[in-house]
Amino acid sequence: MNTSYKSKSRQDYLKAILSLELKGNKITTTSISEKLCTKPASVTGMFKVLSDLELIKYQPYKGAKLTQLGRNEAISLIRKHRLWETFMVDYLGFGWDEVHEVAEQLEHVESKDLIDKLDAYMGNPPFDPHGDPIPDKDGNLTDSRRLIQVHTLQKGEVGCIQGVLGSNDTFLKHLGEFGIKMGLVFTVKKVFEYDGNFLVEFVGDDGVQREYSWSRKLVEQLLAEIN
Amino acid sequence: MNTSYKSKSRQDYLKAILSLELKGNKITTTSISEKLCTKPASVTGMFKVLSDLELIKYQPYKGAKLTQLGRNEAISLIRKHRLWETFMVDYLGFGWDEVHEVAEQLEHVESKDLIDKLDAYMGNPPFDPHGDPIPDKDGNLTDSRRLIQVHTLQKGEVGCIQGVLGSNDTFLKHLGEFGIKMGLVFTVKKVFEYDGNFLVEFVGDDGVQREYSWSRKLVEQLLAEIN
DNA sequence: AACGATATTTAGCCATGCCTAAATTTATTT
DNA sequence: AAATAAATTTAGGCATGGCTAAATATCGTT
Repeated sequence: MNTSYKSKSRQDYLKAILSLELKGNKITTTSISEKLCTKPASVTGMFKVLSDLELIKYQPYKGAKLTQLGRNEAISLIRKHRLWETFMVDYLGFGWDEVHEVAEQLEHVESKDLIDKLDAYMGNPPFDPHGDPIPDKDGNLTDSRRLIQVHTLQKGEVGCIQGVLGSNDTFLKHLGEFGIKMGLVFTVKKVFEYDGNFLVEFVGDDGVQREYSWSRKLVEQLLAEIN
Repeated sequence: MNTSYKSKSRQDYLKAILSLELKGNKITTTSISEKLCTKPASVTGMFKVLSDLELIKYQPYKGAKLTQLGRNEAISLIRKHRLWETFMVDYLGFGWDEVHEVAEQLEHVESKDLIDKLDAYMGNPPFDPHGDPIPDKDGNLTDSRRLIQVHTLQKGEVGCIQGVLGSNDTFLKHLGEFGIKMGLVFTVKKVFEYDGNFLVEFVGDDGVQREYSWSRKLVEQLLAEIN
C-alpha cells in the first residue's frame, strides 16, 4: 500500500489527468501515456497506485477520473506552476517562453506557506504570463472573462490579447517575434478571404503603429477580449 | 554506468560531504550515514556511484573526498540554498527559523539562469539570513569577515551579531525569543564568573534599551564582529 | 603479533516507476 | 454472431536508492 501522493511522478499524472478532463477528454491509459511520454502499460500501473490513494476512480478497461482529493491536489499544482511563472516573468525578467520547464520543477516544492506568501508578495495576480487564470489559495479556479479566439473576429473589430491556447515555448517565442504579448491591443484591418489570414494594426512598445499579417494557425491560438 | 549527478540523493550526498570537509572531518561511510540518516551500507553504494561519476575520490575502507567537479556542484547547491533562504526571509516575510526545510527543496531546482536572476533581483546579497556567506555565480565562496564567538568577549566590549553556528530551527526560534537577530548590536555588561554566562545590553526594534542574560551554550553559537 | 572491537563492504532483498512482450478484453466490421 | 482490430492489462525485467545480515578489513590493546 502506498502512503503518499507527494511524489513527482504521481503529481505529474494528476496534472495530466486534470488537463485532459478540462478539455472534456476521456482519461485512458493511451491518452495519458501520450501526454506524459510514457507507455500505456506504465499508466495502468500508476492508475492502480493513484486509485489506492483515492486520488482517482479507476475502472479497468473503462478509464479513470479524478476524485475531489485528486482534483484539489492537481489544482494546487496548477496554482504553484502559474504563480512561479508569473514571478519569473514579472519579477526576474524572464521571457514568457522561458519559464515553463523551470516552473515544472518549482511546482513540486511542497510548502503551502511558501506559495501563499509568494502570491501575496506579488499582490495576488489573477492571471499568469500566458493569460491563464491562477487558482486562489482555497483552490478556486474561475475565469469570468469572455475570451474569444482571434480568428473569429471581423474586419474593423478591436481586440486585446488576453490568452494563448496550447502554448509551447517555440510558439510563444514565435509570437514574441511578431510583437504579440499579453495586453496587446490591435485592430483587424483585413481578413484575407482565401485562407482566413489576418492583417492587423497595433501600436508597439515604441509607440509606433505597425501592421502585421497573422496566419490562420496563429490567430486560432490567440484569445482576445473585445470591446 | 550512471549518467548524471543531477539526482536529489546524489546532490544530498555531495552537500553532506562538503559540509563535513569544511569542518575538517574525515569522510567515512559512518559519518555520512549519520548526517543523512541512512546506514553505512547505503553510503558505500552511493560512494561507488559518485566515484564513477568522478564527483568524489573513493578508496574502500579509506574514506572519500570531493573532486573539483563534486565540490563545484556542492557549492552550487549551497549557493541556491542560501539565496532561496534570503529570498524567503527578506522578501516573503518568513522567520529565519522557518526556511531551512523549504530551501532544501528549492536548492534542487535545476536552472542556473533562475538562481542568477534571483541573485540579481535581490542585489547580490553577500550573506544569508543566518550570516553565512553566499557563493557568487562563479562559485567563489569567501568570507573576509573576522567573526569571533561571543563567549570570548570581555566585559565592556561591543559586538554586532553576524552569524550563528550549527543553527537548527529550534535554536533559531529560541534566539528570536531573546530578541537576537542578524545585525544586533550589543554591549557586554558582565560575564558571570561561575559559568561564563553573559549579561548584555542592547537596543530593541522599539528603540528601548534592554538587558538580557545569555547562557554559555547560547553565546558559544553566536558569531559577532567587534569594533 | 594476535586478539577483540569497530568500521566497512558484500550479498541479497524491497519499493518506485519505468520498459517490452504477451495475454486479454473491448470495439468494430462483416 | 464471429472474426479481426485496437486498446488495455499482466508478466517479467531494469535502474535507483534504500534496508538487514553476514563477511571482511582495520584499529587499538595487550
